[in-house]
Amino acid sequence: MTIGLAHAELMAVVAAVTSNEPRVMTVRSGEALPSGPFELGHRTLQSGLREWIQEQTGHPIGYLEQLYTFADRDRNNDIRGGRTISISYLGLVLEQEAPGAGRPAWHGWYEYLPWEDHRQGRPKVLDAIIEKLRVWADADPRRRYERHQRADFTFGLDHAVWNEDLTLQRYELLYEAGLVAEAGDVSDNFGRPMFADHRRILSTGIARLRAKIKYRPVVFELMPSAFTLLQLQRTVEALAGLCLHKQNFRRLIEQQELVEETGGIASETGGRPAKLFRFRQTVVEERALSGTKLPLARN
Amino acid sequence: MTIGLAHAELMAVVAAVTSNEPRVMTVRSGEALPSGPFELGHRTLQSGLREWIQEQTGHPIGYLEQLYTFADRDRNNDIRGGRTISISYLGLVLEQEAPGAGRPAWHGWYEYLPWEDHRQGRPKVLDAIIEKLRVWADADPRRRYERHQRADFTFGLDHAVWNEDLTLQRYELLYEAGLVAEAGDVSDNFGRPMFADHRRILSTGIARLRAKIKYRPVVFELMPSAFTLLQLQRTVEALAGLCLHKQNFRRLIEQQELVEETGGIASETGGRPAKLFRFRQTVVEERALSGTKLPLARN
DNA sequence: CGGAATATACTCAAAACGAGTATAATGGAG
DNA sequence: CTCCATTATACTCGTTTTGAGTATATTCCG
Repeated sequence: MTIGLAHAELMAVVAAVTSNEPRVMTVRSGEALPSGPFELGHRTLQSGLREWIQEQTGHPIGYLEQLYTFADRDRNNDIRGGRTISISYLGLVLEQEAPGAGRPAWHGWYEYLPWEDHRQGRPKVLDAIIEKLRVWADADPRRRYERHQRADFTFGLDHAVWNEDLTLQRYELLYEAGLVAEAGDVSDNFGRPMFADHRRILSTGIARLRAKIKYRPVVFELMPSAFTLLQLQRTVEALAGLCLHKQNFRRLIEQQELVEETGGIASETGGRPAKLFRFRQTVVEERALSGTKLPLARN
Repeated sequence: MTIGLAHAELMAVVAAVTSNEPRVMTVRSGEALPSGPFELGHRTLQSGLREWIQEQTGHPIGYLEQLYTFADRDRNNDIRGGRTISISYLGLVLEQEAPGAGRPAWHGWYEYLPWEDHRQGRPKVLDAIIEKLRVWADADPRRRYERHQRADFTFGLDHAVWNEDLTLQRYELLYEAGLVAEAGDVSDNFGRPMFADHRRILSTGIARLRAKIKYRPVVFELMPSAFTLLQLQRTVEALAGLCLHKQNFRRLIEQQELVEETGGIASETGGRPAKLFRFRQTVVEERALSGTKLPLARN
């Protein structure tokens, strides 16, 4: 059992959805994700980070989970013997604070990953990306087939369908193909770059969140205490970067009994007023939300 | 951006299934999970661990994913200033090496978590566990209700149904209730204890694997190159700790086109011989295996 | 009052799922 | 050789869950 010394830092992907736009907390004018102090005074990493985020955002964090630990050698600062370990977390907060002086700022996450937003249909930037990817794939005759396959799969080309969960795979493919600025000196690049591998960590967080909303009721951490079903739908759409079928969406929510009426109604802008709902806290305990996909036998 | 110094180690939950029994690689006569050296010479943590496991097991690792990073203060050795960070991984290998001299040994994982195996019906040890859990819940009048709720949910009591994915939650509940030896000095305890928090890490790995086999074709990493559908089913059952419905299991596998016939047949022990199948490698690339649960709109 | 706009209810066919029954090959006991 | 235990594989059938709508209900606005 060998033990090594290393520098350790905490990093957070803190997400919120405001005006149907998913946002992420950033520092350095949107260039970097916030890194928290790895303080020894806290009982767990999680509790320390939780406190720190509340301090920074002015809101208690609703949900916090560990994302990934990065410690690759080619992560910038591997000077001075030990390497740096970044333990990253995904946090969800209800709403953002008005950005103060030294406070972190919020940026729409599709600013960094514009190809991920398919709510207004297929984004135009994809055409340019795909063209470059084709060139990259053809550039290596030996790996040509494999590269085209991978591009088709991750970006939903040629028979394959767009899969919103593959955010990380798409970023990594663009990185390998030299189509993001972080990959070194590249002539063509897409989306706003970030410091070091922060955009990769952001992609990891988005991918995790997109997958998670499908089987755990975490969206509610991003909603006010009362909301209409359309507001809920818009929030899910913002996260997934996709448009959903309205009637089927409400059927899904209702049949799972995730919400209950508050009794109030929303004073809308145009159209019939909508009922307000609240999240039923009890579902967390009462039901096995991870539906089994295995064909069980009796007894 | 504060950076702290810490001791870092890699830890692995390496799983295999032999004779329908899921096993985990251990050291110290089954008392601990193997911890790998955190070597600076490797490009990524993953590649270093991969090499090290191959060396130890004599087999290439089929699948390796990061599990969790633990760095809680109350993890044993937080002496000498910095604390220890354990980055844990889940690995799947095809088959075990005959245990040599200083080689790690394999132990059935239900030896450590006997309440998790429901293949022969509900294990008897559960009766004793539940009795103790009831006592524990009643011991705190203020949290009584919440504790009973939690026990019911995680162990599938009183209307709730057993959910095999909750392995970690169950271990953590037993830990809190003082029903495992690792929790300090307790009179009653269940399952074979392990060093420090290794049994918690094992639980994390099992939970992750049980969840994963439902939406990613990782079981095949545990199978020989050719296998019958019953062998495949027995392996899944071993992992999930449950019995599956045979006809529906094969329907599931076949309709997803995960396998193809090799042409060979198995020389069985009794009964009609079974066709042999192999995993169709192509499915990894060609299909979006994570079926969306969101009601998509057209367009 | 007649849209435009949104909310909510209901329909209907296709696919997936749970729980079987039915039939096909084997080897071994007698 | 026949019968049977045992396993493999095919097929059925009613129930749920989905995908993709249509239909109806309320608002506000001009």
